Amino acid sequence: MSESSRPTSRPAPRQFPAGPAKRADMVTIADVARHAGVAVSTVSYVLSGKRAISASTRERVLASVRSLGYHPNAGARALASKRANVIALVLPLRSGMHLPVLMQFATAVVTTARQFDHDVLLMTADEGPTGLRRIAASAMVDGIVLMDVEMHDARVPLLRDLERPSVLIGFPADPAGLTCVDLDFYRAGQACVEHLAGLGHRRIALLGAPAVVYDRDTGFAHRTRAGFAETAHRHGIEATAQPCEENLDAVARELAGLLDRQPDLSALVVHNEAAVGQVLAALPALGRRVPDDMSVVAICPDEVAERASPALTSVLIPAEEVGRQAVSLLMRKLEDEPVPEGTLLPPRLTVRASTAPAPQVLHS
Amino acid sequence: MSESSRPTSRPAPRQFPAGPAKRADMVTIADVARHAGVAVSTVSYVLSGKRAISASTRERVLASVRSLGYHPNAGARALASKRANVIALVLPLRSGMHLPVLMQFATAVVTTARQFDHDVLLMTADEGPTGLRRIAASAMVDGIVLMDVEMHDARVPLLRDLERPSVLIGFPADPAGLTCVDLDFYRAGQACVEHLAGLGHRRIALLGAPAVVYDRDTGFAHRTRAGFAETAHRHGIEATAQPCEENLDAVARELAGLLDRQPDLSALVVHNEAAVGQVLAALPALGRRVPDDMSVVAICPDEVAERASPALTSVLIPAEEVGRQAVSLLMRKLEDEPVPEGTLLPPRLTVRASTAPAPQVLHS
DNA sequence: CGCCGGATTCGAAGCGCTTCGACTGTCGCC
DNA sequence: GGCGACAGTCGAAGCGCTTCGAATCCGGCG
Repeated sequence: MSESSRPTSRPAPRQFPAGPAKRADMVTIADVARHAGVAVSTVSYVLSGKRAISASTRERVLASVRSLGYHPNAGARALASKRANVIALVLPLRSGMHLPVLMQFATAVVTTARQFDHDVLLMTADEGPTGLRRIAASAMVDGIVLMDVEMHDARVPLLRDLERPSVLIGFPADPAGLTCVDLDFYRAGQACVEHLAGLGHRRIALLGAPAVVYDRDTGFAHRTRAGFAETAHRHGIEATAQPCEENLDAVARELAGLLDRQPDLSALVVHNEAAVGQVLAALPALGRRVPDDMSVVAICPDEVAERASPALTSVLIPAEEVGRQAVSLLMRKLEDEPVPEGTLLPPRLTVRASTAPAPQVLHS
Repeated sequence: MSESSRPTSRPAPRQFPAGPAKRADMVTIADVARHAGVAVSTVSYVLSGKRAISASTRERVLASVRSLGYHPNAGARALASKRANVIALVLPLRSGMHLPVLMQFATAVVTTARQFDHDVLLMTADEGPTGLRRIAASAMVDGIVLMDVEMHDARVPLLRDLERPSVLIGFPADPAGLTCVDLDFYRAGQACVEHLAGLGHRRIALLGAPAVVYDRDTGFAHRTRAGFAETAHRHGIEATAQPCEENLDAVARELAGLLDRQPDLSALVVHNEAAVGQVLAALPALGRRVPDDMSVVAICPDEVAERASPALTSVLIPAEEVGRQAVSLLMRKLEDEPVPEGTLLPPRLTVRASTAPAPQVLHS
């Protein structure tokens, strides 16, 4: 009934080379060649453009391709050409990176890859180095994009001698011989501080990722903190940095403690998407209005910043841009073109409603 | 040293068809066969288990596989066996579905697929039916998991006669001949209302997805609303339902209007992850405390419910479970086993701190 | 008028793997 | 003691595509 009409009941034990009882819609290059009255190789050349074919033949072949609805068999193509036209995207499975950013990033990778006529194989980091070796050795993918690289990542040495090009999102401790892309988190931290310095703030604090992320030696967290601390120091600003959990109670407690120790704290840099909302929710209860009593700069995607209330001055995390860059770099490596080892995207700070000049303090 | 003993330094430009200068680490099944002193086919049978092989031979072959670090070439395997061992996952690119849920879902799909020895090809919906046809016809994937199916989805008819099995997340208007999985949103709406009815609420409202999602004829939104409305009616509860935008101002405006028209409204069902936080933020400003003056039930992932303040009574969106189910069903279809056409996962309502008995109203 | 070169196109050899039929011993049994 | 049965194993034929060298057809030139 609703069942499709494929040749049922065992495809007649194909005698010799006999009709391979192929599923109805399997059009092969041979079918196209026959239909167009040319050799198989001619069709191949028309499709790949690797040899000159006369305009008239080309048109005829393309017409046949269209009318038969031909799509090259990916496996055969990969086998013969040693190119799968697929790249792997390895996503972290752990917490710490924030899901929406990951997702944005993933879609950017897919979209960009498609523009280069490649597909994307999705992997999760939980397969570890084994998984990488598997897909690389099986020639399933031509290259690899790896997210959430840690400073001392077990996969990094493997990538170095794997026979497939790769691009990392994030910088390991020793990026030599690898291609890495990321937002320049050092400068992101710096930009936040400079904005606050410009507004006259003299004592600020950084609320970062949960402690576990720092413990894991995650590059971006450390680099932001370094940019924050060093820039503050250069400006002669008092600055403290601390990890930050993501539920409201913990955030409220942290903030209370902080304000208790440093009553003249007048600005916060929040580098934690999930905690941003909680920080904004907790401050009023502690008697600090944003931005009058307390300025807040976030490092987070624009939507988060815009949805918050008040809208947050922020450095955005350019997930899409990073994804595009990563794929472009990988494609160039696949073409054996040289690429820079490190690409740091400059941060862009957008001023919104959550920052204001430092309040006039009287004491001291 | 630790390096295996393969013929190093460029595999001797094999005379005739000239060495494609194959990348050094390409171990083939022939290498394994030679190393183990058996025929190629024997290796294949050891690996696939499709024919009996003596224990001694098997061990020898497996030892060779390990010592050479052999991984079958995916393209060759796919070509010969007509099975790619890859499934496609088609994610929506549009707004409306919420990113974290998508991501959770995607990782569940990948993880489950790996358990069945399959990989996952990631596609975005923006390629539309064309993309589906492409990957299906190119034999790149064996089956397809499709998210965010709309009631009248252009891809649905295509899927019906594509020669590849598929599983849909969500139900189109006419699911005949297809395999669909989803949370039972009708019953989810129902469960929320019943919980509130049990607490004595007599006038409730549903805040749903943004209007655009309803306009798009998205099944889950409509079904939740139906479950909500019909159950309320059965209980003799006054109920209104309306779409809900996701930024704070719009939410505040909506709520203000709602409370203005229905001052005795005592409970909200919020079926919109992104708006949940905004609703909670807006209510106090309107003079309603949660849960004393206003109960709130959400339909959202558990983390969102738990992170909110107060923690929200909620029906969770079981993204992982749905992902697992979808893949399991697809695998069964790949084995030509019969599967149910529709699988509706029962909702589970978790009571937290955001719901309380209805306040005693005096008027009327 | 025959030969050469450029522009096109064809044929065939694989790519690495699965699978089918056939071959080789071994053993049980009449 | 010979034969069928059967467990194991092997060889070879593709799977559909790319790519390389060779063949073909032309016009032009010496």
